[in-house]
This record gives sequence, C-alpha cells and structure tokens, in this order.
Amino acid sequence: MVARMAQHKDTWDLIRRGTEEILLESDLEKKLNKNVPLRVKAGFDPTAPDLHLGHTVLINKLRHFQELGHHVMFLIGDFTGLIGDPSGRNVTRKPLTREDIEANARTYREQVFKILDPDRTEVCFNSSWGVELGSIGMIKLASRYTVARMLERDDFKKRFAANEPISIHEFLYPLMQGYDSVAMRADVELGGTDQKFNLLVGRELQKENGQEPQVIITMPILEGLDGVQKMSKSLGNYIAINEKPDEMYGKLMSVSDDLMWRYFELLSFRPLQEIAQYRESVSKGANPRDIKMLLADEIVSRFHNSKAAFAAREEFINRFRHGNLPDYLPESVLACDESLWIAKAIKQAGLTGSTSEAIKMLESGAVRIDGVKVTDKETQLQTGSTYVIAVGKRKFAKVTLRSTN
RNA sequence: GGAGGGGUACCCAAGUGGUCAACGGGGGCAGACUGUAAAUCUGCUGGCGAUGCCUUCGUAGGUUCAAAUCCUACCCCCUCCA
Repeated sequence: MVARMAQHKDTWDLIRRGTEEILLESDLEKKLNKNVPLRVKAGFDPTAPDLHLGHTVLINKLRHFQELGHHVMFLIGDFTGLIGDPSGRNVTRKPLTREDIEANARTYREQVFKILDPDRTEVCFNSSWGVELGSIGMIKLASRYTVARMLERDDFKKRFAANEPISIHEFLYPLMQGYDSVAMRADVELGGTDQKFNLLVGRELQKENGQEPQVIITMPILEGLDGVQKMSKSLGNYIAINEKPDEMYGKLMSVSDDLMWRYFELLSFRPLQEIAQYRESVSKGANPRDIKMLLADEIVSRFHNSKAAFAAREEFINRFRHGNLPDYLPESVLACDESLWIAKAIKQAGLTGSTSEAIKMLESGAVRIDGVKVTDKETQLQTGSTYVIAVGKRKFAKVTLRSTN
C-alpha cells in the first residue's frame, strides 16, 4: 500500500514536471485510475525541417508518458499545415505546398525517434481524416463554433482589436485541431501555452461527439538563444537536435546566465532539487559558466553520447579558454595565378558572403591569418602556400592556394 | 459598391525632383572588456578590385539632363460608410 502511494506520487511528479497547466487535474486523475494506457496526443506543425530543443520540451513530456506506459501519438499536422496555424503570430502564414509538407514530415519522423521509443509511438497524419472530412464535413464542423468564441482566442482578439487582418480560414485551424482529437480519441493532448485555445476546442468537440473530453497539458514555450523570442528555425536562435556536438556545446555555452536556468528547468532531466542547489552555489559565488557546462554536457550526451560531449567540452575549453584553433578546420583549395587578394580568399573560403563583407571584416580588425591580425586590405596570399584564416571568433578556414597554370 | 489613407533595406520608420545606397531606432555582425554570459563603449550592416561603376524604395510603363520623390495603369493592405 505504501509502495503504491509512493508510485502514485512519482507518477504525478513526473507528469507535472515543467508543465505550465493541466486542465483538469481531476479529469486526469480519473483517467489514470482506470489503469488503461491513455492515448496521449501532441501535434506538430510540419513547417520546421529540423527538430530543435524547443520542440523537445513537448517531446520530453511525451516520453514521460511513454515511460509511464501510455500510448503516445505523434501527430504530424500535414492537413492543418495547409491552413497554417496562426497561433502566436501576428500575420497569416503562407500555406505550404504539399511537397514541402511531405519532405518536412519525413524529417520529423526520422528525428523524433531520437527521443521517443519507436516501438511505442504511433505516428499519425491528420490528412488521413482531414481530406475525408470534405467540404460538407468542414461546414458542419464550422457550425459548431461561433465567431465570438473564436475571438476569445488571445491572438485573434489582439489582431481584431488592432485592425489587423484575420482570414476566415484561420478559424478553421482550431476546429481542425479539435477534430483531430475526436478522430484520434485522445485522452490527453499536449501543447505549448500558445496552443491552449486550440486544445480547449478539442475538449468541446469531443464532448459534442460523445467522447470523454481530453485533458490538456500545456508546456512553456522555450526561449531561443537570444533569451527573448521563442526558439525557432526562422528566427535562427535555435539549437537543432542533430547539430554537431561542438556546435551544440558552443551554442549552449553562449546562452545567457538567466536563460541557463530556464534551460535547466525545461530541458534537463536532473532533479529539480539538484538544480536548486546549483542556483544556490552560484549565488554564493560559483562561476555560472561551470554550471552551464553541466547543462551542455547533459544535452550533448543526450543527442549524441557522453564521449562526444566530453570531446566537445575539451574542444570548447581549448578554443575559448586557451584561444586555440578548433581541432577541425574546413579546408579548401583555391585556384589563382601568382597570388590571391585576401578579400577574395575570405569570400571563396565561404567565411563571408561577399568580397565587400570581407573587406569590411578586414577594416574592423576581425581577420587573422595564421593567428596574426591583418588590417591591410591589399594583402596578397601567395600561391602554393597554406593559410589558416580566421574571421571573427567563430569562423575559420584552412586554405591552400594552387596555381591554375 | 462609395470616400479616404498607405505600400521604403531583415523589422519598425524618415524622406516627397538632384547633395539618397537612402536620417533614426531595433535586430544582426565585428572590435574592446569578459566567463564565446550579461551590461557598457566603438565600427559596420546592397553588390563589384571600387575615390568610380552597377542593382535597390509594391509592379509595369511614362515625363525629365536627373525620380523613392511627378504622371498613367495595375496589384496588395488599412480606415470609415454601405
């Protein structure tokens, strides 16, 4: 009996960990008490070709459910993707082409199993019932909701108040997402906090269809590397889960001290008490950088392995604490006659996007050749030689000049 | 359907015949300082071997020695009225 109580508490701790909101906990309690695996749904918009750490906040939660023996359904919103989810946006998204969606969906499928157990994950596509629904079905579905209720959704409300356009089709998105829950007979749906409205629509539609309404669990939206805007591919402030260990490590180390705690909270599997201890030690003078390394170690280990994490850490220390060159430099061979103008070489080695930019880098003192700062814009590199060119602190290339003759 | 307002670089936003590759802010990049943190300061933020040339101010034409700026048509957005 005592053991069961303890188990019960562990279950709840795991489910609650990191969540923003659980609606309703009492419903979840009832569902859990049935002792039948719950059907847990999370939908993913098929726009992002790469899963990044922001997505993993939700996926980690799916995994928690999986660990507890529940049935996880990973929904790829290839149908709703045609509509374009307006959540959290102030402009209407351009619908993706079918080809885009298919390509992205494939990538998702490949990557999600880095976290979830493929044998216990059902991957769904909502086009399978969305297409079948048809226009008549869509009209019926649309009749279930009023414009006033739609305008309750925060972003709609704001856009409406600000006289920004709201296209009619955007109203279809929450309806379709809700319909997904009906079609999937979901017991639980996970989503970001910006999804709350959509998730609630699912509850309503399930009730109307005679189903027990799903429990909704919202997870915080992870901030990107800038610490302000949400992590996203399009904003370029993300860490992809299939990023190279060194890059992943470096990006994690570049995160601000404040953001580090957020990442610990949402990405780390370390017990919350342990994280609290780290905070304590930092407040007593420990260098946050060292704590940050623990985070970087853990995340890189998760998506690669501990060996790779160790190597990445060594590389990091070597490069940034000791100021050495990275272990691996992209090498390129450039063709030229007698010699090559440095700005050209920088551009051709891919260190800048244009020669003009290369010149600007030279002017701002950002260029080093073999470790020596170069400010003379007219510098020529000699044919037959090999140089290590650095632009800024992060971009390096080893170039060899070969005669065209 | 009617009346009015507006579309400028990654974003916001000045500019309303030459001095505009286009003020300012944000963001980004680079430099200094650091712990590849934050904060702060400085520079850069169309392209091209370049004291010049080429492309850019919704789209396409036109006027002019000269247009982001004037004219015509078209596309798109917003407001009010219906």
